[in-house]
Amino acid sequence: MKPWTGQHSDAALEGTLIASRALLGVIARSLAPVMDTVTLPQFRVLVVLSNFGPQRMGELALHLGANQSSFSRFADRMVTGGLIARSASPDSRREVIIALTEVGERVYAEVTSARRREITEVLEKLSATDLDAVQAGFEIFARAAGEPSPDETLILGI
Amino acid sequence: MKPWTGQHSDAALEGTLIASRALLGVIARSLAPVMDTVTLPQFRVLVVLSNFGPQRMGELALHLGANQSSFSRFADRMVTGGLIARSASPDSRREVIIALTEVGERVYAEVTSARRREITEVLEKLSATDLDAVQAGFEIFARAAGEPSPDETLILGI
DNA sequence: CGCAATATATGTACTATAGCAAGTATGAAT
DNA sequence: ATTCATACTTGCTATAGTACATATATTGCG
Repeated sequence: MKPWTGQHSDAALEGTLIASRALLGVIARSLAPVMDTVTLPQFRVLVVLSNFGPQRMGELALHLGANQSSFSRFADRMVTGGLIARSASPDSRREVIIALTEVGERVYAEVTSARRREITEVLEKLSATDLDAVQAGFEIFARAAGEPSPDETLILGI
Repeated sequence: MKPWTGQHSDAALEGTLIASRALLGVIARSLAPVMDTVTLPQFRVLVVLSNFGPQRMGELALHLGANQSSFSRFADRMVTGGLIARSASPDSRREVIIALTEVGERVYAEVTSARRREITEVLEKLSATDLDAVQAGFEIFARAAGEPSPDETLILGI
C-alpha cells in the first residue's frame, strides 16, 4: 500500500529532516551546559540509571554494551566525579549496586528540564491553531516511528 | 502573549518530547553502521566538510572548536583512516587544505541516506491525511524553532 | 634583506574509553 | 568441604582526544 505520490512524500521527507535538525539543536543546547561535568558516555549512564533505577554493575555494563572490567573503572571515574555511588546489594555481598547520587540526579534533571524549557519556548511562539497542528503532526509521527529501543537511543548517549 | 492554556501546552510539549525521542532513534540507527569506521568526533569533521566544502586546517579546527595543534594530529588519524586528505593550497604553500576522500564522502552519504530511508519508511506507513498532518506540524515547528547554529549541531557530532 | 606574523607540525603530557587476562571474594552445588 | 560458577576488581596495554609550549616553514612588510 502506497497512499501517496512521490512528490507528496518528498515534501514530507524534507520537512521531517528539517524538523529533526531543529530538534537536534534543542537537544544539543540542552546538553551543552553539562558537558564540562560529564562526558557523553557518562551521561548515558545517568540516562540509564534515571530511567531504569539502580542496578548491579554487570547489568549496567550490559545495558551500555561495555566490557565488565572496562565498566568497573569507568564507574570509578564517575564515583570520583560524584555522579554515581556504589553500594552493597542486600541480596549478595559480591554484588555491587550502582545508583545516582544527588549530583547525578541533578545533572540529569538539568538536561531534561532544559530540553523541556527549550521546547516550551518554541511552542510559546505558536498560535493556538499552529500548536494544534504541531501536536497532531508529532503525535502521528511518533506513533508511526515507535519508541526507539533503549540501545538505539544510547548510541548517541542521549 | 500566551495564546494557550497550560493544559493545552503540556500535551504539545509531551508530544514534542516523544517525537524528539523517535527522531533520535532514527538518527542513532542511521549512525550506528558507521560507528566502527569513524568515531563521533571524526564524523563531525565529515559533516563540516560535506556542508562547507574543503577548508584550511585552521578554519576547520575553528569550526570544530578545537585547538589547532590538537587538530593536526586528529587529522593525521583521519588521513590514516582514509577519510580525509591533505593537499597543498593554491594560495599559499604554508596552508594545508583538508578535503573528504571518496571514502569519507561515502561514509557521510551512507549515514544521510540511511536517515532518509528510515524516515521514508515511517512516512510510508501513513495515510495521505496523516502525512499531510505530519508535514504541516513539522514545518510549523521547524520554522518556529529555527535552524540550529552549526556549532550547536556539532555538540552531538551529527 | 631581515623581521614579524601566520599556518602547520611536533614534543610532551594528561584524561577517557576500552579490552584481555588474571586475581579476589562470595555464593551455590555436589 | 571441596569445587565450580558468579560478580567484581586490578594489572596491563592500547587508542582517541585534547592542550600547551615549541619548532618549522612560509608569507608579508618595512
